[in-house]
Amino acid sequence: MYAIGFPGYNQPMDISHILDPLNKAQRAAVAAPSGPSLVLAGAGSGKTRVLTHRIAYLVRGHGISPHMILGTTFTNKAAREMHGRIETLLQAPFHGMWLGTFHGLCHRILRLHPEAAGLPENFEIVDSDDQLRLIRRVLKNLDLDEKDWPPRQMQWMINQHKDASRRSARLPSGHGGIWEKMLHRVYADYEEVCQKSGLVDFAEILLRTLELFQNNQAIRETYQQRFQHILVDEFQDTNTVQYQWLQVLSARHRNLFVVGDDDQSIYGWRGAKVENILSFEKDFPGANVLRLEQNYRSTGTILTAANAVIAHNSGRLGKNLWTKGSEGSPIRLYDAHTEDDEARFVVEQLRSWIRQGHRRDEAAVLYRSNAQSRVFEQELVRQDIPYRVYGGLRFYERAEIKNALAYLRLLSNRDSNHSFERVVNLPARGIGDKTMGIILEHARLKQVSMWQAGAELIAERGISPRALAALSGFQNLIMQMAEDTAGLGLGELTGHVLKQSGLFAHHKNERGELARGRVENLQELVSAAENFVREENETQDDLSAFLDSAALQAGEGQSEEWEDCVQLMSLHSAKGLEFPLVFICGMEEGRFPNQKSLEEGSLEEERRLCYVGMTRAMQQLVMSRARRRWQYGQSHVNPASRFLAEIPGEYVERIRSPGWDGAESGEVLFRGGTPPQTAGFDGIRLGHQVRHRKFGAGTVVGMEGQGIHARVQVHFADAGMKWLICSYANLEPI
DNA sequence: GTGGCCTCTCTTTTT
DNA sequence: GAGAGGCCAC
Repeated sequence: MYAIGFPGYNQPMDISHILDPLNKAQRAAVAAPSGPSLVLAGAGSGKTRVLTHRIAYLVRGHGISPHMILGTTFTNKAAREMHGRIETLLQAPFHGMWLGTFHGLCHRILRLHPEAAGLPENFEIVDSDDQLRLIRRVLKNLDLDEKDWPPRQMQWMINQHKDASRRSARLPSGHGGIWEKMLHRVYADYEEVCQKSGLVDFAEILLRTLELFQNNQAIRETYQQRFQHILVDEFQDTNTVQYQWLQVLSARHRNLFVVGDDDQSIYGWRGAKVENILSFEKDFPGANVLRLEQNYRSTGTILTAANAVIAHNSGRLGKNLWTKGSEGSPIRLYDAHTEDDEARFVVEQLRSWIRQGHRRDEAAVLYRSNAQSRVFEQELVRQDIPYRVYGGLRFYERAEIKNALAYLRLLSNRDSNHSFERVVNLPARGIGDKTMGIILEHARLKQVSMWQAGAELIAERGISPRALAALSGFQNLIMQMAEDTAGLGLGELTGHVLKQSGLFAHHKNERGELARGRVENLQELVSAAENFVREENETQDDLSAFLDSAALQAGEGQSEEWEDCVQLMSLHSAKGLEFPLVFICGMEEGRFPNQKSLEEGSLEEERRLCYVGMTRAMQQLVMSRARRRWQYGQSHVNPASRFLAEIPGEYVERIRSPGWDGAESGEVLFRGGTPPQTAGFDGIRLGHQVRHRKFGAGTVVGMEGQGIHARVQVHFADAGMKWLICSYANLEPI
């Protein structure tokens, strides 16, 4: 039994249930003395466990008030889970600790001190979609062609600067060509637009808070004083601003406890710096450095294979994961012809796994890019196996949801220009580019919001009668809505706004499969509003709090309850999760490692991603590659991923696909616009003369397969011998 | 002002 | 192949 005496009013408490279940290394971390600590925690070594137990230990063992603890996690979901685990451990409700994402916590601080941070009280969070829109506007105002100045690159550039805490005003000027000068101009103009309209993007939330701390001694000291203990999860994925923020915040008590794994750093492309781990010891001299190397998740085989792959990276801090567990079965490697073949194999394996009595949600299919989910979905539907796809279109990023939120935002803040722009003509009410141009110009000249500009234009009859009627109709609608919904609860309010705005009717009248989903999403938004629970100590009204929360958790928001489904997700989203059975698909050069990553020199990050994927598996790991795969409407033949070759052969059981493979490396097959039908195949016989859009006339000399994958071999007079997907769009009998 | 066609692009993703 | 944005005709 461990009992710790400490000064003060609290009684020493029995904390054996907090320390006893831990191994030696974990216990050393949890009970680490005060001061800076760096815990290097390998995959499956009980990282989250250490964090939750450390918090419980501080509270129970040292009588630290939860109010004095701050913890950061990578996602909102992780924060919720951690909170739940702490409550279980303490066997009591747990309140007062600041636990959330960097963005969530910084946002909270900005809401408490908007003025000191140089923001209007009703500042608004813009997501990356809105940010892109704003950048487009800036480019247009600067008369820059989007072809020469791709908005996405501009966005990337701006966020890159902000993540590294570089303001446009502080960028080095002088040297650098016209291109660089213009980049700085775009950044500066963008900053100005945001500042003027009270808009704050994600990177800004962090940078603003850091600057608030740097520039305001009183506020800085309040928080430095308050947070006696700061704990950080996924430290390898913090960016420069986040690390600086942590350094400032922990300066007084120096109790910064960070947990991370340099081998699992997979967010370098969005500003994360693994180097933060390396510099921790330098920045915090005398830091307590601990290693967790015992893995409790995977079989010996999986672990050895993953270790072998990651060993190909240089510049690691180095650690060696080991397990007391069994060797387990070898890693299965399937060599598929095509992505359909790959999907069939995976789903077949899933079926037999389920037949053995396993739960479906114990299995996950992982891939490098979300687009790859399609084939698996098709096959799962065909075989009638329930599944769930993570990622892709996020709930709060869907257009219909953002439209609804824009109406809600206008109720709470008429002067929200970007909400005004978004829905002033949705559903269509006759306010087009022309009228919008007049409103924008008026707003610019008079330095007022677009709503205000509209009102003034109506009053002075500054627009055509038709536009005037439409615009005042819109303004009356919003004011009427505000009146009708006064005093209603969030859920009712949302439902009312959806009806009265005409959004419900608008989407109901749309035809097609997609439209039905939109109506469902809107209904889901109503229930999300109904179930919305605000955080403690919020200063805002319900509606504003709801809108902020929507912006800050674009990811989830949909009902969490999914019964027993096979899990499909990207390798990135799999971080932090574990499954008894894991498939990693699309193990091909160009796909994984991804071509763009290779060009950008981030092969090592791809390898870490592979390591993350492999270490998700507890009992069985299956990897697959397809020799031929459709990419952007063309069929490509790709060599196997180099990562497969990095796994020692003795841990691998190769499974070869039966059947035909006529492709040669590098060969490209063309397919036309319409999906190929058997009809096209039926129409063509051996010896037929055919014409191809690109290759001209030729003779059919071979045939293979049927249905979608029917192929013919054609000898073209000009282009020589080709294997082609048989589609009448490309290939016609002559 | 609206709707339909054409062209272009196409990682990863949470906030 | 698929979606998004731009351009042009009603």
